[in-house]
Amino acid sequence: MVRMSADEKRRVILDAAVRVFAERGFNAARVSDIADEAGVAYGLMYHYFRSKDEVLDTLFLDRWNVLLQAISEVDAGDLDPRDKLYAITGFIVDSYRHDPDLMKVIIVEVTRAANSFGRKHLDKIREAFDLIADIVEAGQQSGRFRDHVTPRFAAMAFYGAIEQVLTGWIFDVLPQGDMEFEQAKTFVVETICGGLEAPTTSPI
Amino acid sequence: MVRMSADEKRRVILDAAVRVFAERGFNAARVSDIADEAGVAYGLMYHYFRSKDEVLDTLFLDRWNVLLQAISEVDAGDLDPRDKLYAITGFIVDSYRHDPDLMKVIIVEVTRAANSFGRKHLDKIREAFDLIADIVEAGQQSGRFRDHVTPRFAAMAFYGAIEQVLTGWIFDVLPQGDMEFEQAKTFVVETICGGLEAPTTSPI
Amino acid sequence: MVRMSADEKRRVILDAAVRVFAERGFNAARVSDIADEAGVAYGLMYHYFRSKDEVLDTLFLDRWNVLLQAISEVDAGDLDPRDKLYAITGFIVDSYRHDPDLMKVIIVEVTRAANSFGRKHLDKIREAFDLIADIVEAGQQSGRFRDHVTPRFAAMAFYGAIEQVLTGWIFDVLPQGDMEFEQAKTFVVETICGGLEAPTTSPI
Amino acid sequence: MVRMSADEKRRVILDAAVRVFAERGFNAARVSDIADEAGVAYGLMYHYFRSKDEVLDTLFLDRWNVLLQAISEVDAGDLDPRDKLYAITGFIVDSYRHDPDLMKVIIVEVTRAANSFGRKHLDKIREAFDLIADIVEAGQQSGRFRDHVTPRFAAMAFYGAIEQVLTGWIFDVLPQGDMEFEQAKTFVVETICGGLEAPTTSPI
DNA sequence: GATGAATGAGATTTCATTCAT
DNA sequence: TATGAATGAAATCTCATTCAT
Repeated sequence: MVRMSADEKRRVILDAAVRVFAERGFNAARVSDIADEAGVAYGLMYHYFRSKDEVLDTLFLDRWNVLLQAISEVDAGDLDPRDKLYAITGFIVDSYRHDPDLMKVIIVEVTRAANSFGRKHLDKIREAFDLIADIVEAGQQSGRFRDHVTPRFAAMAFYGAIEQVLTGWIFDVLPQGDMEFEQAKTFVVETICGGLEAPTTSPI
Repeated sequence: MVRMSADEKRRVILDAAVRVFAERGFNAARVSDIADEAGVAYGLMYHYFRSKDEVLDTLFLDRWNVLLQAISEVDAGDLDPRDKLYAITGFIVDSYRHDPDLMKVIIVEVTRAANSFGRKHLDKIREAFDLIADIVEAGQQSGRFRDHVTPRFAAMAFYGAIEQVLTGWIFDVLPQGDMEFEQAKTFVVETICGGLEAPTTSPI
Repeated sequence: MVRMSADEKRRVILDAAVRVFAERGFNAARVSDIADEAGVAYGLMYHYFRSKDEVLDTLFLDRWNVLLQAISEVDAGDLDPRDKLYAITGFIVDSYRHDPDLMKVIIVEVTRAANSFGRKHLDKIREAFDLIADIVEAGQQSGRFRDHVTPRFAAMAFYGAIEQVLTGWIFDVLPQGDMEFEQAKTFVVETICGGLEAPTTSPI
Repeated sequence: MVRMSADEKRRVILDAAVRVFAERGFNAARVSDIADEAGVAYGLMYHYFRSKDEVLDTLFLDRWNVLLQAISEVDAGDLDPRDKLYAITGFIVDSYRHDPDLMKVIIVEVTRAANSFGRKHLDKIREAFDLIADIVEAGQQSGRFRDHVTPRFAAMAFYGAIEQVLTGWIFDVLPQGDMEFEQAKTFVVETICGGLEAPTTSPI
């Protein structure tokens, strides 16, 4: 057995928790499942985490902060609003591609769990909406986006579309693969920015 | 106490369950909470339902079948595809307006609960996506919709946008009220069909 | 539906209870099972019996009193002790042949249930042993039986042998059929009275 | 409190279960009774056993395998058939003398419980009958035993006699004590092998 | 008598958390 | 750190019995 630093052991437990939560869901997952999956002793989890909740909190916050950071950076850049939304979509899709279990856990067990962790982390989740809304608002002010919907509303629709696509993958309702992932980025942005409708050819 | 038929008593229990599930979430809700809320004895719930699960299954299926019926009818009509999507959005939003607790339970505890009831009812949920995808596909074939995204994909984005808006209301992240509900219908369809972007003025 | 007298209805319930108790055992049998099997309303059982226990008590006592009566009559007769034991064995075996379910219930749920109904009806059960012991004792006094074992002890061995044979049928460990039933009567008495051993031929 | 190995703790729980099952019967015994009797926490029982059933299964199988082993050894020896039966009787009686509660539980809750554990362990129980039947059969072939009854039948009668004697002690219908135990061994074998009857003096 | 809805005590089982070593 | 035995508070579900009609 290779010796591990405390941080590495912590990491091993978190990674095991991701797999277990993804497989069984947070509620059905037992602490012993995580310990077994991590190959550590039952009680050891409690040296690194105060509770089972804290494990999920940690998983969520670590990843969500990265997401917020990414969105902030996109926000600060000077791309077109459509390209900013594309960059955000790309980041989220690539997050899923890179670690689907982790994204599944975060979405299913936190951002969509309105009665438990979702409510607990609501402010954190809302930060993302706010940043996206800022992008939309800036787009409207620059004239690139129409102002027929409120920025906050548009942000929800945009984020909802992405999350549902990820849910489609998680549920195996949508096909997955490198091509599909790339397509999804374009599709989401095309749908939300360009709209489904064909431009009406003006008469004359 | 007014005499009740068996169906009415069943209804009383279902209604109480909606309130309890909405308030505490399915997992945290105890059967005794439901019985208390309904004002009936503990065991009576098991006279009408085989298990706590069956209560949620019943709530979901009853409502979801109504939704499927509504979408089917819209589908069968001869409205413009945009108007069909508007009608569906309207139906869902009005469902929420009419009984927010029930819609909260259905969305939070079933359609978004990928590891428990969501998986169990996946086929039923997918039916809705399929019907919506049919509308998109018909729109594409008639030339009203562009075919830059697959119908299935568009259906997911559209449904995700609606669900996220409802989630916004559930989370109290978006303002609620009659005006907001009506606006939401327009906004969702505007966003998905018309797109966020301003039409680029073609040079000359 | 044919009208029934109260006694007939009572009988219907008792008969149904026999089948249910035989099939599932007293503990696993639900009152509703009995009502269903009898084709009567759930609560009706409580018009005829004070409790589920009382149903089994009734089944046992009715039958056991018949058995005690039969043994008493045999006892009072002037047969050989071996023939008396044969008559008793015959009565019990024929009871099983006539209504195996009832005998199964009485043996399995009462006479062998030392921690529940067996203890409750111990005195009644003991009466049978006493009567049998009387026969053995009389046999010993008349010189027909050796007095190498106490009458009480012999009675237990005799009754135990019969009950185990019935258990063999109940468990399907011994073959059943008219021939087997008749054989069993002889076998039990042969074994207990004659013994398994061949008589040692005295030298000279 | 003295430290205990896992096996010792397991033993403590099993021993407590024996006392509780003997006292109240398996059905009436609550898991909490066992825990209290063992002086351990409620949940610990579930650390060592999967269920309440498994506790009884364990008690039965452990002891019954010892019995089967003992019978097998007797079987393999070259004693007279009568002496073999005596040895088996002796083993069972001594088992009762050594741990009456355990034997009570095994007999009352398993071997005589045709609708629950008896059926479950029927094959195991039957093994004992088969081994005994083998002894009888060998006795018949050697001419020591008459062949007026089938070996299987004789085995049932023999075992039934023993079990009923034990039941007599359990029910307190037969007197107990070292002398009675020794007597019982002789009595059972005398009764089954020698028979109750006095040899008929052949008329010149 | 007849019905079956209503009651609620109780039992098993689970499992997060603690803790002694 | 590391271990896994020990704890005990729930929670679900069952079902005998009662009772209003």
